[in-house]
Amino acid sequence: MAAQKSTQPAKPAPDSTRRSEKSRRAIYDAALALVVEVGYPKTTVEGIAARAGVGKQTIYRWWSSKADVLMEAFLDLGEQSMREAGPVPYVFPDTGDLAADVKGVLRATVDQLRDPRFEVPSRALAAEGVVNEQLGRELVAKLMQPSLDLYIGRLRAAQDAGQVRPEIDPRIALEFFISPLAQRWLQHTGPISYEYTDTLVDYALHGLAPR
Amino acid sequence: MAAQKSTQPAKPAPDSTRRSEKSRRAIYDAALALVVEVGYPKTTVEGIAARAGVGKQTIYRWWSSKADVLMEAFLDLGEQSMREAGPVPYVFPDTGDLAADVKGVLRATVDQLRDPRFEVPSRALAAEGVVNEQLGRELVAKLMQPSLDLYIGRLRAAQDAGQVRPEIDPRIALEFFISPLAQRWLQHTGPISYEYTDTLVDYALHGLAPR
Amino acid sequence: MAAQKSTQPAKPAPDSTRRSEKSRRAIYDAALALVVEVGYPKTTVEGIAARAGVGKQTIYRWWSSKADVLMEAFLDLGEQSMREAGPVPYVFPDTGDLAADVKGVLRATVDQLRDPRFEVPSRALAAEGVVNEQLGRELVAKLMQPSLDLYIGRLRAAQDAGQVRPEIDPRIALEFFISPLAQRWLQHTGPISYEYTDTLVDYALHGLAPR
Amino acid sequence: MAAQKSTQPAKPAPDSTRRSEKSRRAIYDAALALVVEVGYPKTTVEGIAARAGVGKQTIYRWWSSKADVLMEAFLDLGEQSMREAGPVPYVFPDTGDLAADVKGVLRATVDQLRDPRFEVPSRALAAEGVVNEQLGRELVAKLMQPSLDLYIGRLRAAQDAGQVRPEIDPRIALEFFISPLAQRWLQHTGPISYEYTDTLVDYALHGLAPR
DNA sequence: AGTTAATCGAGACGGTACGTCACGTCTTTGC
DNA sequence: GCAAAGACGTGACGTACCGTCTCGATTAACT
Repeated sequence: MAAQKSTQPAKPAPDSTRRSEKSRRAIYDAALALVVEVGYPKTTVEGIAARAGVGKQTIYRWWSSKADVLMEAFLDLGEQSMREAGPVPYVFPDTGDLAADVKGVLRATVDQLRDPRFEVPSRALAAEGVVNEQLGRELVAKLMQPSLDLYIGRLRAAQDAGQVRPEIDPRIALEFFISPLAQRWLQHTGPISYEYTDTLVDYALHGLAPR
Repeated sequence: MAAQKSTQPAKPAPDSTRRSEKSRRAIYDAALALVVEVGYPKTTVEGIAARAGVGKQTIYRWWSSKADVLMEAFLDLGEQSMREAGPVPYVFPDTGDLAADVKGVLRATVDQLRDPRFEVPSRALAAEGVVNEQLGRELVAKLMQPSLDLYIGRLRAAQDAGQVRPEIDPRIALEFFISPLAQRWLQHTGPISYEYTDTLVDYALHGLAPR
Repeated sequence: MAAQKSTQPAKPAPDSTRRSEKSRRAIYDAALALVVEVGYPKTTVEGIAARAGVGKQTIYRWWSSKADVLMEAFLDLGEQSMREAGPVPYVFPDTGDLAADVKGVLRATVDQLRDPRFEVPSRALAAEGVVNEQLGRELVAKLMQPSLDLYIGRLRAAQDAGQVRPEIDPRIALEFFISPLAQRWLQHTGPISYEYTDTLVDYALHGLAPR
Repeated sequence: MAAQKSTQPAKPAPDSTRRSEKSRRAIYDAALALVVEVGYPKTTVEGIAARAGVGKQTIYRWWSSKADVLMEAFLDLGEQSMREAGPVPYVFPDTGDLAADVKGVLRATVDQLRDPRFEVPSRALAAEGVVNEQLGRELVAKLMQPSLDLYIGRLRAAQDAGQVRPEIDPRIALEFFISPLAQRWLQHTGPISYEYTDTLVDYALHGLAPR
């Protein structure tokens, strides 16, 4: 086999086994708190470091930018609340009634979009992702894709049950539920309510159902 | 009615009649060019001023922020290209075939989303609008609403022609065409193509049409 | 006449006519005070800026380093105290008695070397000059040379009066008065006192006088 | 009297019997090399450790500062070259001709002051000693005093031989030879040459000799 | 020879200061 | 009399070293 000499002679790459778990936690907490309190643009690396009681270099050693820190912090927050939520958290309900199931999930999403603990950081990350494609793709892959896959699974089940036309591509169909809500939220193009998401589901399923 | 002198004792309020048209143009051009060339975050007020051959104060006198400058510049760009486009710019095609009409408009939108002259500044503004609600609302009102109204008009006409169920709310229905595309573009959640927008229209209209 | 286009395309070179005199004074004062209070190594550009109520950039705009600031500050201090001292401050006494004249001047020098207002900054500058040849030469030229010239003048007068052998080079002879004192002071090689400098003069003049 | 174990409860005081000789050598070499290559201010403890292939703590365990390391390294360099020089290193020539003897020694000093292997580190140490009195005194005691004592010895011999007036204090007289040269070198106040030191000796001895 | 304890290379850590960049305000100068 | 030019106080950037603090892995002295 060929030699596997390292390929980046520039920076020595820190030794992650020696990493301070305490500092990481403190940095996550500080970053999330600051974003919520003062907003993303006024959140600075210096501020995070100071609040976390940590040297700036400790941040730059492990992350490349403010956005990077915040993304990991947010991901960690998600994992944390999931761990708290119990052992079988993430499945899409399947009662047989597609409309009701989707409406339920969307209502939960609406709740989350309104919780400032989630709203402010997600908004900040989403904004960053709009402009920074690499970070945007990471966000999608790590934060959104898991949920989207659940939608796809549920829609496939509905197709098997004959409730959705078989020629429909579930990866596109799910956008009818998610994208309008996402856009209203992201761009403030309209109010967000249970009534609205329910309507969305009704209109959309009408088009997906067999005639 | 009497004169309506505004009453701001704080700042002398610049006299807009004396404003230099040449400077304004130069600032617009510089702002757009810089955003396209180096990206929004690296575009600075100082850079715009230098490139426009203008004092910084001349920018701060008339605009409140980098985002503000860029928004006006972008609006101006829109008006300009519309003026160039000739005397009949702002109507939604109505050939009687709703699907074809919408597909055509969406294909034009796809083209625009891919033109870097438009893409980079719009992305920058959209990102800013995600985080800055006030600017976001302004963006929607000034840049998006006119187009949305055209969709609404066309959908109403389709309802009158019996091609769309009368109980459908056109302001929600239009989101089935626009939001999935918008989200794919904004969040890089998927590829954008004529085929994609065509499929969107087909799926959506299936749900809107009377049974 | 030939064109006189600027030759440094790199940095725009600040406009010294717009320079803030108040800031300069504040910076000089802060630099000298800090050096005396906390010593040269613990004096930082940041500290000077903070104490002077000035932005760091204002320092870096006009000086290239901490040592540079301190040198100008010290020079300014010298000019200032000279201006205060009256209109004809800087002449070497010439009573006809060379030994007495030189002893008097050296005693004044001893006094100055012990005044902390002068001692700490001069020591710092001297140290810097030992290692940084360019700054060292500047120091010698601006701070020491004027005094040395006065010695040379007095020695020449003594030669004319037949008190010093004519073949003696005054530029070397003066080092017998100055260098031992300088070295004792700089390198802490011995105590400094009037008695010491008097002895120096006696020994040295013995060698300079005609037989 | 009883044992005189020092009482420092704070630090366990490293056990010098276990000290790694190899590391010490490597640190000396690295320190001297770096000072010559990049100059004293750009020489860092981190750099010395890296170049010596040694942990930073190994430096801080045995030395208190960069200057401290450099001083020991330089002292060691001196001892080393003396050991190489053979068994009769440390005597002042005494041919009976005081002028010739002193001129010879000063010429050797001039040579040394120009050898970069010595010049750069000595300059750095001298500069440090100017500002840091404690280190300055150490330097004088360890590096200069031995040589000075030799001068004193030679001058005493000259007094015994009637070549120097008996009331002259040799500790002051020697400064006429050494200080002017030292100052020229330290402060770049003038060129250094054999001719110069020869002149110095001539002028000075003229003053020291009996009439 | 095996045990034990200190030193060793390594480098992450909380900090401080660096020198640079851009901010938004304020002042001077020239057209 | 406005606007270009740009100096100013401010504050964050990302980097370099500081001196301290763990980590195994030697390594040398003492059972």
